[in-house]
Amino acid sequence: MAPMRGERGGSPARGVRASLPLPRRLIRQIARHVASSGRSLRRLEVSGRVIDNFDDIEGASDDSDMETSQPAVACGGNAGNLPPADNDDDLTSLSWLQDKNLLRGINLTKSDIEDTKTMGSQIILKTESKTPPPVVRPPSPPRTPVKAPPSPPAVTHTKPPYSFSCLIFMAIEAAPARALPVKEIYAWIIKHFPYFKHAPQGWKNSVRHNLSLNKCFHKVAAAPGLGKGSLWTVDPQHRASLIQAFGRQPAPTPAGAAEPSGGKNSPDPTLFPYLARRLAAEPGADEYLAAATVLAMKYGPSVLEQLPPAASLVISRCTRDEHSYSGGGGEERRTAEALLHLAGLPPSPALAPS
DNA sequence: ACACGTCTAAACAATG
DNA sequence: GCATTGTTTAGACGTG
Repeated sequence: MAPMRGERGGSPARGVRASLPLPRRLIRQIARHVASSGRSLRRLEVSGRVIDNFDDIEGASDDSDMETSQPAVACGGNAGNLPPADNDDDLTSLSWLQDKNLLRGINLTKSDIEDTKTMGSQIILKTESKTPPPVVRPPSPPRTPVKAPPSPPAVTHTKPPYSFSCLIFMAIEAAPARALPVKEIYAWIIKHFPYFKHAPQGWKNSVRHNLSLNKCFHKVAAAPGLGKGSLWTVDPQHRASLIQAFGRQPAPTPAGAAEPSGGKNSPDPTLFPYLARRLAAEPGADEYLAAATVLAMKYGPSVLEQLPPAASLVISRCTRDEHSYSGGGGEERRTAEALLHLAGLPPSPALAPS
């Protein structure tokens, strides 16, 4: 993974008190959308960073905005003093979101990353509406001030509250081919849960133990050139149980909705949008669904109840075009839509694909 | 108390 | 021979 961009080499936008982990153009899109809904956006928080002066942002020039290949805004605060983020050491769920293209274009500073490790990623829109939109927040930790120092490593490398079978499941499901060799499963887990980078070696044994013992996972013929070992996949017939394990609650199965007569195990898309969409192979929703999964992982599955039903989501429907990372505006639109959804706001017609 | 799921550790065989 | 992968067994722990 390329080093995080945005740590150096720019100047903060005038009047913006906090560093901007978001492209200003995106912020303006959100602000305009909120305004169009009769509210006024006064405060935006991403991972604890507060952006509260939208008048200045509104007055900024579009041309100075972030291009997909360049950081739009140099991050201020303590970010400028931080060394460049290295590779896997700094990967967190937010990094994954960037990988998944949801937050692509959003510059995360190292302190952003650190914040997410301790308090979870927060994407919060505050408006002046008397009935503020639902806010996705981690359950307990106190707000981190903008200039909060990096979190202590002891907190950043806590063991994730997910069983190995869940971790393996997510790793495999995250793979394009839904199949991974053991080594790649290790890598995925380490990448997204840095705790395991320095965890005692036994966890790999546990992973293999799980793969072998758990009937949910099946070995398939090794790909040519793979070397030693096989590819591991999730048994479709056991997905439901894995989903239940993931959610720590039984997947609701409305009458006639879910069951295998049609050969499809369809988890409730409201509770498990990522898995639901993945299983349904619906194109184009990976970005939001990845975000939803991350939210569920960070805050627990109950957070998904705060999100709109997956069926109502309008993220992207055109896979090829929208997965082009260099495409003009598609990323930001997706990001904007996803953020709006995460903030409980309806999708903006202005953001809809033309 | 019991069953169950999970985690951890260990031993061992097979393989590259 | 070594490291990795895969299998199996055993014990401990937490939960319902």
